Amino acid sequence: MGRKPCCDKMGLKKGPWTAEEDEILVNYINKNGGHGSWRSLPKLAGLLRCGKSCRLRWTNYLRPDIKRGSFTLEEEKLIIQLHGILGNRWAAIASQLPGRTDNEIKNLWNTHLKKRLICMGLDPQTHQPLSSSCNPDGKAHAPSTSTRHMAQWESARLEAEARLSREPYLFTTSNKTDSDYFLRMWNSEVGQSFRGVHKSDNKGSCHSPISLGSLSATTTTDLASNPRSIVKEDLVWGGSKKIASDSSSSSELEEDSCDTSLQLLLDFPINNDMSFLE
DNA sequence: AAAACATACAACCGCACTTAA
DNA sequence: CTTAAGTGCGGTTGTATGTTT
Repeated sequence: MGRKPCCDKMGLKKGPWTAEEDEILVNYINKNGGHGSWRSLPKLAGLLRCGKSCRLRWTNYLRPDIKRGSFTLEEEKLIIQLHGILGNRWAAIASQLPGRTDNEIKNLWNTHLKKRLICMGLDPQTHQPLSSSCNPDGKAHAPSTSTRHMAQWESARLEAEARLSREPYLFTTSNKTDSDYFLRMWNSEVGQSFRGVHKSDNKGSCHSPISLGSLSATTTTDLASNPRSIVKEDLVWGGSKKIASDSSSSSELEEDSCDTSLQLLLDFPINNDMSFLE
């Protein structure tokens, strides 16, 4: 059974948006305090577009918090590092770059960064040297076991954080589900022992990832109004921002607030020399 | 000056996941 | 529980603009 198309395409406009259409869309969203149902928006706003097109235009271009202009060197480095861990999961990468959209990052990757990596002799998918599979000594430059585990943990954890930022109720202690698997594992003995391994791997630098406790504290306050704020504000940029604590999580906060997951990623030693960016 | 080619990026398409009836 | 509707995501395409020949 095939799905019905998202909208009746007969008579609907496609292609580039005009300034008038942009204005209608922005005015409608501002006037109604949000977009509501994307499907019904075009009809209500008087646009000859499908809801999907409206949503895309808003999220990728018209949203007021979008950062315009070219990417900074730091942003490009961060994208490359995150791509090395997350792969082509542009939305997850974008969540770590405030004001940037997944589409924008995807375009940057496909037009610039991928080529730069290739020019440096690196596989843009694996971030490993292109020649690694045919070294004269037959030994590929594969990451160490702990490095691979590290990447797997980080990938799973970032995914869980992204999900939890959208589903803040999962943090309430009375509503833990089996889908918290990774987060509970991360804070379990297994996760702690892994983190211990990681610390020793990185020769003493403070790499404790942000704790569930600190996430929980944020969830009950900031996330209620802005579910994504945890990713955009509390998890990123410098790691020095203190998160308001509650009584149930203060001890975990003291333990972990010295750092953030992003700092962990940035400090993580990457074999690939990214000096070419500069 | 103009055609051919390259690049950048906005927009579209289809699939997958979530939600609600 | 099932299934259609709603939404988000990643891949791809189309077009405007810039550069080279």
